[in-house]
Amino acid sequence: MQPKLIAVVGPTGAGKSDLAIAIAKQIIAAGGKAEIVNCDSMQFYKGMDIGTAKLSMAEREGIEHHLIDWLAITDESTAAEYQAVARPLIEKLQADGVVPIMVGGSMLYIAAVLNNFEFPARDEELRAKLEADLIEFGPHEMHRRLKAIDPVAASRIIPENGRRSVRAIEIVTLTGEPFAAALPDEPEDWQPVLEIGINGDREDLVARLEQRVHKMWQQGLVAEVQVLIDQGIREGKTSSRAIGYAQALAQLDGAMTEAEAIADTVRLTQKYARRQMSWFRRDSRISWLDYQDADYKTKAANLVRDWLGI
RNA sequence: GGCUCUGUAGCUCAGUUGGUAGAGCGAACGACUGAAAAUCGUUAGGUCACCGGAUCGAUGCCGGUCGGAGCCA
Repeated sequence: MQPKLIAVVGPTGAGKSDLAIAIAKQIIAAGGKAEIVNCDSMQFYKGMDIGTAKLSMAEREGIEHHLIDWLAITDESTAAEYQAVARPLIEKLQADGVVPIMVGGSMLYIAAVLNNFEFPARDEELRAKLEADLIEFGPHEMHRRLKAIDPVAASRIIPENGRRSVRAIEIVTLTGEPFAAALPDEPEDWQPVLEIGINGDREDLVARLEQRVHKMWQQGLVAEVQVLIDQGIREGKTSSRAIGYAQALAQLDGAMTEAEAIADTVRLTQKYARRQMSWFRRDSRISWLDYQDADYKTKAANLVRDWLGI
């Protein structure tokens, strides 16, 4: 069996983790080896368990999971770093005859591995200066500056989106070259991949996500965050913004009531799922399955069987 | 029972000295190259509670009806 790459993607709460376990077990049952490579950017963090719906050891059913709990709460997480870590890991697994199953919903992180693109240069100091300018002068001013040095890039970035203008200025300043500022219509594959997407009716998913958030609070998300405060979650640039964690922090600070924190988390989670779909829809490689379809796991198994020739 | 306030987009509310209305959130869709669980954009929703009156013209003024809130009995 060739250890060809498999990826399981889709919006949050659609059942990616479960499906990945099922696929791994299928491969093992067929005499192969399979391990999971996490691509959920918040499951990278040690201590963030309840709010990221991280699978417990028991739920992993003995399947090896990589790139879970590999960052401290204060570490910054970036897609470029993930690319640099995940690709060699995947190649190593393949060299050992293990089928790597990438699982997660972090859009840019997935693209960073599956697609052929290099992240342009970065400079912490320059970035900090530009971000300060963005706060002081606003997005339109940053867009004007970008237009002065790279009109083409500026034309592809909406003036209101200060974040993107800042990054574009950083790149152009550092490289001295024009910046594409656009995703390619058809991405080139890093390597051949079977990309399986899971989704359900929007209405059903929205209801599921609401339930899941309530459950997170019942399971003690606030207590989990309380512990993370001592470990420095407030200083974590990435971790402190995680949906649910930011709200639990606000609740602990008295800035929100519990009901408000929960309602806000539900809203943001549902919105996040929408953004994920808006990203994944343009990826033509994805074979979509409906989690409401009673046979979806069988269909997934068939895709895997054909892909690996087992 | 009396007095006062109130009924505008799915929700919370602005507003119009009378010329048929807006915001935030939500929804649908989209963008996305080192914070992406981030950062943003577009669009669709309203016989302005109902009935009548005066007016060239009412969501706005007057009267009534039906809801809601508070205070006094």
